[in-house]
Amino acid sequence: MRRAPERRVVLADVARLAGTSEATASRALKDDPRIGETTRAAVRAAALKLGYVPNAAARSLRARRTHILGLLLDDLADPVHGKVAAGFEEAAASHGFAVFMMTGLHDQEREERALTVLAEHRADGVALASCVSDPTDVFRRLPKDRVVFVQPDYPALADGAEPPARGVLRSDDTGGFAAAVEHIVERGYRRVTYVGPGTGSADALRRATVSEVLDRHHLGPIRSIDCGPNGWRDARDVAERLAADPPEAVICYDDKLALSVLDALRPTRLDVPRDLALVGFDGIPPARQSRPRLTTVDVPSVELGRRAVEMLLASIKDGIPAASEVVPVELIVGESTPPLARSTPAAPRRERQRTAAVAGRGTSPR
Amino acid sequence: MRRAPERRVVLADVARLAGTSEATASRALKDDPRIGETTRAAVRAAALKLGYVPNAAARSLRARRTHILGLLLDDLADPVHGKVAAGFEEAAASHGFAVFMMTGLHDQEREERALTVLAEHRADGVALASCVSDPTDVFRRLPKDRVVFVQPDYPALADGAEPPARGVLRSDDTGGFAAAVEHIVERGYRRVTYVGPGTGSADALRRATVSEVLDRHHLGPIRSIDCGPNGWRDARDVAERLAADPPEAVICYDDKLALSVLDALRPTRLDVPRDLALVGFDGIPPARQSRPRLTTVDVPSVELGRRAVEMLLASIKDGIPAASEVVPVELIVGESTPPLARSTPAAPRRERQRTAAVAGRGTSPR
DNA sequence: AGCGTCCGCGCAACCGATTGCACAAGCCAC
DNA sequence: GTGGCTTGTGCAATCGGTTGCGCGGACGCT
Repeated sequence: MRRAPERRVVLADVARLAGTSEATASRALKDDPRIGETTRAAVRAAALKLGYVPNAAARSLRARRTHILGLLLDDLADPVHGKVAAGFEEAAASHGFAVFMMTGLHDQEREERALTVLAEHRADGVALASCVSDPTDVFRRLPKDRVVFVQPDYPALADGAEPPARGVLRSDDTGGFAAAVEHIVERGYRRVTYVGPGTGSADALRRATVSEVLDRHHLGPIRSIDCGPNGWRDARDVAERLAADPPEAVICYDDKLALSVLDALRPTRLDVPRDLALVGFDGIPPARQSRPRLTTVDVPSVELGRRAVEMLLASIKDGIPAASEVVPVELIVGESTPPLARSTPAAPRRERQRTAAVAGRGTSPR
Repeated sequence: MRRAPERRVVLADVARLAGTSEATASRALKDDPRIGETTRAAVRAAALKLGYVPNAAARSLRARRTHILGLLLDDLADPVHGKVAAGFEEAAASHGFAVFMMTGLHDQEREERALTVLAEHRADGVALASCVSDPTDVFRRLPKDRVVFVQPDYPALADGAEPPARGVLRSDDTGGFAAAVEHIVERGYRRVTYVGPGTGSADALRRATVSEVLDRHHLGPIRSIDCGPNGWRDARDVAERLAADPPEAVICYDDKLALSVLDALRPTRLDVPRDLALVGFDGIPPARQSRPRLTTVDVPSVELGRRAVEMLLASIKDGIPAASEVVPVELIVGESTPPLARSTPAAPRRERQRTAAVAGRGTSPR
């Protein structure tokens, strides 16, 4: 219970107690083979006794390596982003890296500040989960081959700007939506409506996939409803429009939207799955506890976070810019898409199928 | 497109271009009033032109201030923790602090590593959301008055060890559960069962509160079911036990558990709310979209995260260790606790009531 | 005894920014 | 013309480890 000045213990203190120079102490602590056993033990003991904790700032300054990774995402409270964050953190920690987690919240200015902070701290690598800035703008602040884009969703991509060709990590959305549509069609549904925000490259891609597969089955042209990008608060509007002219099945941009629509449909005469089949995307936990359980496409978000770390570490170590990867997704058949009475009498049991592996483009399952 | 060595721009470069010394450049960039307008403008221009980004490590080393906060939590994918994290990050960012987010996952060893990393990086402040370590152990690595405990849940608290007296931030669980029980009782339910993990101080407190309020209404002794601490996978067991001898109402440790129980009850003959009322705690999003909508107690988790930052910053600035705070919670009446037919014909409309404000102990609302 | 090796360790520079103190002008007053 | 003051800058030390290079001694060999 000493009331000493309580100065931080520094390496010099350890060295003094161990009777060596700072250099030797430093080497002893990091298991440099040049240090003898006796000396090493003495230094270790001294460090332990003094409760020495090395200063990361000093180390990083000299080593030009911070052992810090950054993750920029929209919202930590979002289930999908939370899973990515969890996987990212776990993988980073297991490699001895600390993680700066920043939220951009779709705000350009906030995002820029976050990128600046990451640059100032000289993060060894940065993963960007859906950022609103132009990629070119990002690379102006961060070294190009230390950045990975995770599930990028370019709001509008400024004229002339191109999405980065490398260092992109995404799930097989195309394969996933194709599988979902195939499933719907196979179960006998014909009149399908797609509901999405109406903006962003991810929405465009998903919509296009749905459209394409429907066309292939001569069920086009696609019918769709835009619910706007402002969260899914407008689900009530969507529900009304659906009630006004009900399709047989609805495919949503993601689970969050699907669950909101499901909720918004309650006051209407439409019941899922009695009058309407419903499909989501992402496989977030509430989708598996909803009533009815949602048919959805499981995106391995945690794994996505982990992979992002692996990609970053690999490119840090080798200096080689990360290649792009696409991770497979899995269709999870729930209770919201039962076989349509008038058609195929397929068994109502859970079915699973995987989309292609790490191929560049999503392959629609059969 | 120059293929130059691409050396990082340092302050010296800026100073050279601006024709000043490093000292002046440094001061000019941080708006030191001693620097003249002309010089300042020159330095600014040089920095901008060169794309200078100060090195946080160097700055921290000298300043002995890192502008880094740490947040240790169980699982980023958990809705409650995600909200705390979101609030924490947002508040930190608004004050110009970066956040190291670490997950402990209830693993002692992992948690220790996380604390060590935070200590090495000399985080200016650290918030611990439910950590498993002994507080004494934490304070051995981190300066005592730079730590805040958020919703602490001591697994078993080693003999002799005491929970920290200051720097504790928690929601008014007592008030919340009391309100929930009052609500249940008021609606006519008599036979109430509490379901919780069966371990941890938080569970003990909640159980005790339920018990106490029931006693007050002469409805004791409390009946309860332990579902174990291993997540809520054992909800099925709980459902079976409930089905075997159904109470009139069930109060759960939290929403996640309540939703699992709700889900697990589906195969049984028990329907919520027809045969059984159900109450959760936390107010996570899925609880408001479930079917039936869950009656729950809303914990302002985002606000909790924000407050944690405020507490830390205050104690960093003033050097005064943070006091403890209790934030109020709010009962949200959903559809899972309708008035019991045989009793009070209370209106089925949404009701809201707040518990006491920042008082030390939760006040049960009347 | 003389010489070449190898091992273990210390000196001092270095990473990049901040800051106490001193110094150089410029201005006014005595 | 010199002292006193204000204003604007620069020198150099400092934060706390890391690391290239060199040195001294022990050891083996001829």
